[in-house]
Amino acid sequence: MLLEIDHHSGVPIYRQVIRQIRQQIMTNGLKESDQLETVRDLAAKLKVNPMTISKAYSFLETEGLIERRRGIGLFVAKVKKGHLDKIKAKLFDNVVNKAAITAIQLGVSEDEAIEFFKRYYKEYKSKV
Amino acid sequence: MLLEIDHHSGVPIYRQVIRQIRQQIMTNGLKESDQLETVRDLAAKLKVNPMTISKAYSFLETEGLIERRRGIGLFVAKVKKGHLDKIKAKLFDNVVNKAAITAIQLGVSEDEAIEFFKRYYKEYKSKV
DNA sequence: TATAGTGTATTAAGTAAGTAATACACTATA
DNA sequence: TATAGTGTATTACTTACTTAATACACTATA
Repeated sequence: MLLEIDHHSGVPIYRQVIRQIRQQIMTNGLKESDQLETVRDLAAKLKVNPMTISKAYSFLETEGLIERRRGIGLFVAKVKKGHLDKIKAKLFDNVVNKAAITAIQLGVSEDEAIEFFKRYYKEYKSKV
Repeated sequence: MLLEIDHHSGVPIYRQVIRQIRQQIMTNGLKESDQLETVRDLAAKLKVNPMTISKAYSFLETEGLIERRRGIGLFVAKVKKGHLDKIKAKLFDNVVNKAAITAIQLGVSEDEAIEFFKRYYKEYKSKV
């Protein structure tokens, strides 16, 4: 499991961990029933307190993406496609929502807004 | 000047003030050279410390939307259309940017993302 | 059943952001 | 030039969030 933490970005460590693991699960880099790196191992690798990792894992469990088996470890949960879509929708909703509201408040037209979006989408797509 | 503050939303007061005044300037509800409500008056009306209002005004000044005339008051600045567009672009950039990145990280296609956006846009448009 | 390997509940320390109190500085004008 | 009306610099308080320390609980298995 490859994770990169930027200690100087201002983004909390546990959020960086959440985002990256979530993405790996969403894009199937981590597959159903795969065991996640242990709390202590990941903590050591990132040079961070174990509780910070545990907290990140807790959020992912709440989202239904991972399962804890106490005393054993953490595993990628079996997620039904429908549920996965729901999670995606919820995460995506927040940001799109905000973009739409901002567009309206600033008086940006729908077409204009979509042009903006396409430009950024392509830009980032090319970087990945 | 009509402002509504939600003390329980978790959104900092000064940000709520910034957003609402900015919007009024952007949409021409507050016109060039209009005097803004005084720091103390607005603070009293919103039942908030004057410094909180002053801070909000400071941000708007930094954006170039208002001007301070010390000892006199604060006024809507003369903004060139080009500069206004820049401000708009910058504000809008942030949110669209985030939406685009999130879309890619979640594996949402461009078309799919645009569908989402259109739906929200229409929904909020109809509410305004 | 002892042990080594899991995760975690509780508590405390550190940090940053928001808000408020106070005293001060600038301006117009009676 | 005294005054009443502007905004503000400085400082401190509060609060919430993030991170860390510690001791504990669960599980498999030698």
